Amino acid sequence: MDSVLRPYDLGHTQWYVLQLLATNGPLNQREVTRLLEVERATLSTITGVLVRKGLVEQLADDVDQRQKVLRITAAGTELWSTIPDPIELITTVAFAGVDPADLATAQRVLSEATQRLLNHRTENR
Amino acid sequence: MDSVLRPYDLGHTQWYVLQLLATNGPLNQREVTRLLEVERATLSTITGVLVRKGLVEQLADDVDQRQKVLRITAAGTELWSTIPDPIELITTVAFAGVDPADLATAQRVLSEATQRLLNHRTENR
DNA sequence: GATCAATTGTTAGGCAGCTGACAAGATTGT
DNA sequence: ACAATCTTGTCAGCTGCCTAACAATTGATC
Repeated sequence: MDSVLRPYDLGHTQWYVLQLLATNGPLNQREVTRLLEVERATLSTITGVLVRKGLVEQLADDVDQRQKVLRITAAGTELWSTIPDPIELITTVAFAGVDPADLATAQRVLSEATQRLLNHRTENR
Repeated sequence: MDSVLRPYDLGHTQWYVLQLLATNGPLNQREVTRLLEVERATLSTITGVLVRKGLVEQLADDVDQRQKVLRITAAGTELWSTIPDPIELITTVAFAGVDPADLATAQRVLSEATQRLLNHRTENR
């Protein structure tokens, strides 16, 4: 994933943020942390990088002065349109020719496992 | 994984290094990078942390002066014996009650996928 | 034997993740 | 209305991962 994005000088999380903003319109950082399941502090630094690169704008929300709305810039959409989708690329390479039933089984096993781990974590606190 | 190890003030890679040294005896850093599939530079910093904590010793190899042999210290083995195995814990929680056949399918699908990705990566260079 | 190439480990610098502490703004309770 | 609390974003400091450049040592070649 990172190797696909390296030529564009983007980290994978930067890519996810761009994807969100390119497809879902402007969002405040709170929403983005929720959707990407990332800590506020982590997003803060990533946002800083994207703003510095001029790909994203950080605007004050006029309703809640604490919040900042992230919006992709013209340069950002320009760049976004030239980037190949790394997830698409990876999944096609990784799962080419796999029996669809087996793939479905694997997905079910894994999603159940993550669910069990999440439950276990929330129980222990 | 990290949350299990946090009380012991260990990162997960630090745990892997201790495991190697506790079970496979002294190894030089080159071997460890190969076994853990980690870069030389990464291991160098991790080794530094473990040495600073007094859990691991870094000895000069008397055959090849470039190499350094890592050996777990008494304090290291002491600590090692008190740490629960986080992988054991995670797998039992994650895969409790899963149909063994489904689990086997999932493992096969995933290992084939990683193999395909590795092949793809080596082809493109 | 001297030089050039390869190997080993370290350091510097960057990204991404976390926790913990903080300031500023919003909300709630009395 | 004002104080206490919650929320949002940032900063500092840590781990862990990477690449790139470097020094030291070994090995190979001539």
